Amino acid sequence: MPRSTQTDLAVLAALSIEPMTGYALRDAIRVHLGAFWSESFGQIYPALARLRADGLVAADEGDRSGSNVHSLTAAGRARLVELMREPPAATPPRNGMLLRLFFGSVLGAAACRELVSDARAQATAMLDHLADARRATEAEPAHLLQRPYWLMTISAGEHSARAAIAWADETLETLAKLDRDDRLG
Amino acid sequence: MPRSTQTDLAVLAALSIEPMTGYALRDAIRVHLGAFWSESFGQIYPALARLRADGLVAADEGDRSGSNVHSLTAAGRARLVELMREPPAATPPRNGMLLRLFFGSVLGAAACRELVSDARAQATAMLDHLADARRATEAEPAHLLQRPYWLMTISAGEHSARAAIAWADETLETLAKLDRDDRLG
DNA sequence: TCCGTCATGTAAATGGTTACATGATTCG
DNA sequence: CGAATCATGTAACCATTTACATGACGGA
Repeated sequence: MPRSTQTDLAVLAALSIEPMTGYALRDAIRVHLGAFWSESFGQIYPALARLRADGLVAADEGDRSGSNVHSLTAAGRARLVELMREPPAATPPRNGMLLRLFFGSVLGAAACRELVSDARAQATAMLDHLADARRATEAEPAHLLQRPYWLMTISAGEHSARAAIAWADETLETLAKLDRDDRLG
Repeated sequence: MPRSTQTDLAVLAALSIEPMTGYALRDAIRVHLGAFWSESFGQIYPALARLRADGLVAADEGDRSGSNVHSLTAAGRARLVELMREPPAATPPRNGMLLRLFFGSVLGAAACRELVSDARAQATAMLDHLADARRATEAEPAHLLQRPYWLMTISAGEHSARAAIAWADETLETLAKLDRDDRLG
């Protein structure tokens, strides 16, 4: 039985916006936090069971039989604040694209171009997705407490994606030159 | 006994530059790939044992008694190319700072400023580290096959860090305004 | 009726870190 | 000699994904 404070934080925080079933929780995390967070069912359901047992969330029957709509209890809200105050745990970096590019001489410039242009495509897709998210968030009422924070995280994604695109363009040029050199010998 | 092709790739790739002990391998990964990759002893030693058993690396006695200097075999080099060609596995995102900022209304603007300015400090530290790495890499002989690829990964880090700083500055201003609003009403 | 979606959960395998145990070598 | 570093490895734990099993409900 896993005991991840990281997952607890994400679950409690999401439930602080709105009571939800485990299924809806996963969907909400995927849609709204997908750019910087993820949770799987295998994490969410055991986490909900644990939080329920600890009295941090309460489960009400939903409209469908067997569905449990979870909401924060007072203790859950206190625990949420406590977890929020903890410094974010630094996850060890693992970027397979950069690892391969670092050892790019093994593959050659042509294969590396594909690697980088794939990364560029991912960044533009992310930018598109963020544009939608920004429109949707800006359509929310201005007095909504969460709105400015949501926009900040969207902006983080935009800065990051634009940087990735700029880097990819610069790098693709360098690789094009290397590729010509490869071919000429 | 874990069987991570990711770790295998990193280990084989590092050994393709230079034969090393497990200890030196971890150090080399930390120093040279630290901005986008990490491996712990608990991964490296079992991986080396496995690769040795599969005939992908060979172990020679080092100068110290009990130390094993590992080098790639021909089969190991073939395996390296094979792993390099595999598309990089996308690691699910987990950014604790952005998670907390998304739910920033729970903490309030003041606490969020600390979160963001910590992130800014990390980015400037990264930029400093990358400046050193760039100097060292540019000092390598220009004909060194790996040099341009190393510079590309350094540039990726620089773009990413500069974007993080620009975002942090923009966000700190927004948070300062929110903080004033919090205090006034 | 049958399919897609909503919904809950479990089991197994994987991936990974951390802490520990052990000992050689080097340098002050 | 004692401390720091080099070096190898294991064991325990934690986190996480994937695949699977199960079933209700709504609509074509």
